[in-house]
Amino acid sequence: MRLLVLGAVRQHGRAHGYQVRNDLEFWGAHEWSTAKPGSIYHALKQLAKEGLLLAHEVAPSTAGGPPRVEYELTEAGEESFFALLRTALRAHDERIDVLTSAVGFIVDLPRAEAISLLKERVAALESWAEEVRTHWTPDSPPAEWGHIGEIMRLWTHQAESDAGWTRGLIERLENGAYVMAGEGEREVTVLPEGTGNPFS
Amino acid sequence: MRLLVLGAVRQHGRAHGYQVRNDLEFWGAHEWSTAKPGSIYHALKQLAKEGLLLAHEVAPSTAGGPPRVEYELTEAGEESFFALLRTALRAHDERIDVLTSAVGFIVDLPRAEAISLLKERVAALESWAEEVRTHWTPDSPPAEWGHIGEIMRLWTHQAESDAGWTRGLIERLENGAYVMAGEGEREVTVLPEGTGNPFS
DNA sequence: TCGGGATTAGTCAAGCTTGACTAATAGCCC
DNA sequence: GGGCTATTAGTCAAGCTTGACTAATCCCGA
Repeated sequence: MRLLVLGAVRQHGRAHGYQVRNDLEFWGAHEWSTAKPGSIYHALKQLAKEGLLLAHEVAPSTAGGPPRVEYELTEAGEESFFALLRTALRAHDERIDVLTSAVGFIVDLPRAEAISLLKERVAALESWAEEVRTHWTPDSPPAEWGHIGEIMRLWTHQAESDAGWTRGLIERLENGAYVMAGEGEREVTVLPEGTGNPFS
Repeated sequence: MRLLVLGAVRQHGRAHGYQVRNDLEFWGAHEWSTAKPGSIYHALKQLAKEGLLLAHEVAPSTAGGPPRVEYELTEAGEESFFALLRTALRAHDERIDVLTSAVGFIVDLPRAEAISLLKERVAALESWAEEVRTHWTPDSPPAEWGHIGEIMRLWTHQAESDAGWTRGLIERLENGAYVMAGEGEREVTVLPEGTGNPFS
């Protein structure tokens, strides 16, 4: 949530709640994350309270509706955004929605850093899978464990699959895919006009 | 949470909060789900309020500590447990912790039903992956989409991996693995004595 | 011109999660 | 036998999420 909201405000430079809300809806975020109006407005207020966002008092609406509050990232907000982004890409135990958000903002990092974070991710996933495997399969025959071993299988399977995807992304980045931070022309971050939203 | 708490109470027939809490801790649930004391006690109260659990008033503690409340599943609680369990196994979009809990309770279902639910799961995963793939890759060359396509890749990758794990489990169940509901002798549902908890 | 629907913008209560705290008794050590 | 700690059992405030609701203005058709 914080990552999403900070990222959305950041792309606009200055944004009010409804703008953020629309961006996130456009990204399909209400489908794969907890980005619903209540959460968004709550996050904005909370982030402002914590000094990560600066709230510019109620500007009169330019196009109907009640007055609105505009927000802008502070220095601390900028730092927090990148800290969240880095953690989300590096850690193996973040929720899938957090990872998804992070991938959405990955082009805000320099290429070398993104690659290095993703390599940390692969390492973390592998060592975690290995840890689960050794802890859950001691000397005893797995049969004794009963169906609980299936949970172990599920997790290691997931971790390996995730590592596979990550390796693929690393390779594409190493081959120069996408325009990353500091590489000139910024690409559009929204979908082309007229394209349907598949998450509905 | 509801699934976990109902399942834990159900295994004891009648249990108080601390027992549930200890079971879940033993299963490592505090690591892979939101099963922390606050949530557990909250869930117990909420479930009791909704008539899924019956609260037997404060019995004096047998071994130190404040008095405690004992809970027992009602008819509705029993139904709700199985409804949650079936949904968790069948649906492709449940969180990983919910799926994990469901796998932990899968032996409470008859073998044939479990297999059939898991087959529904595979079908749901495949059709969802296909949907994402077709919606996100129209005629236009993928390059135009920029890095957002990576999110699509992440999801389809995950769905395929999940389907793979599910197919494996189906196969093991079809080959007679584990003791399911209505198959005589119930196996132990907890870890053997002295085995360390790997989630720490 | 006026009334009703769409759009814009946000609030609110109820439920859930988190992490830190409280409280009661039992057992042990000196 | 008095105090210290471990265990047992649970509470609480603050934050987060959900789904339904409110409120102001614009626009279009009769």
